[in-house]
Amino acid sequence: MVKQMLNQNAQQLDHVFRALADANRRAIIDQLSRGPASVSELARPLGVTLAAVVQHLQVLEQGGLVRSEKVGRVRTCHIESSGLDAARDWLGERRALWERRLDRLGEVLAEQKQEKVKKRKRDE
Amino acid sequence: MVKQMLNQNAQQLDHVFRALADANRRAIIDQLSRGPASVSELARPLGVTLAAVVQHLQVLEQGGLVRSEKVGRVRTCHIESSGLDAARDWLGERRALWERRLDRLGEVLAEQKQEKVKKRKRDE
DNA sequence: ATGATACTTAAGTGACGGCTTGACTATCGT
DNA sequence: ACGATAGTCAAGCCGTCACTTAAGTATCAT
Repeated sequence: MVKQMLNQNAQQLDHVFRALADANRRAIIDQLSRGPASVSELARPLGVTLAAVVQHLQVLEQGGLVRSEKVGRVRTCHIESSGLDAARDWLGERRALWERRLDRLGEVLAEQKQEKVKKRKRDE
Repeated sequence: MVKQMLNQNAQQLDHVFRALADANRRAIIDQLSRGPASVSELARPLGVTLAAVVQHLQVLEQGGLVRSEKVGRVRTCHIESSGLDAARDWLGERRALWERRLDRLGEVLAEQKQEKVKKRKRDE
């Protein structure tokens, strides 16, 4: 059950990071982080087809980075936090582990240094 | 020149996020964030060939997430901060923009509410 | 009702990604 | 010197990706 959770988590992260790994998709997030937009508004600055944008949006929605509703004939898109959170959390966790290790390493080195100092003093 | 910087930045982000978009590569980072390891040590828990790990390492190094030196016949790998920083910074910036917008939206809504209250008071 | 707008869907294409195998090199222990 | 260990390189396989075109559907304005 824990494994199941990890797998789901892993898949979620796959989707998030994959979604972020494309410049056009990041540009879409960029624009949406400044305010909601329709599909055509998103397509205009990118210089690609509407169809391409729709495909990007599918990837972004799967990653939990964007949400959208259609009212009438226009679909309005906006940022979703959950994907960004998942990415940020994962990054933060690894970083914490890694920095804690560097701290411990620093302590060990400092202790070794101290040992040397003591030794030197003893030898004087 | 600004554009050049943006392009380089974009390429860097492409590499970082692409590197993170694979479960095996994230597992490698996971292990390395707990301490340095050789290529074979990284391969063992993954159940893939050494060759595959070497390829993952190339991607990770390109993304600035891992560094490695070879001494004798063993290559020792450890985490690099620059890739993680780039990813974290980008995420943070979009998030800030987006939250600021939500704040402004909140203010606008609050002001509108206030207007209504004033109006009601005036009408009493 | 008709034309224009705003998507949506399906199919195809060329490039790239992750992985393997197999042959090779360099280094270590004895 | 010898076999075992640790990694490297090249080729190939198959699936996925980003994108396009082409043909739809639904909605809006007149």
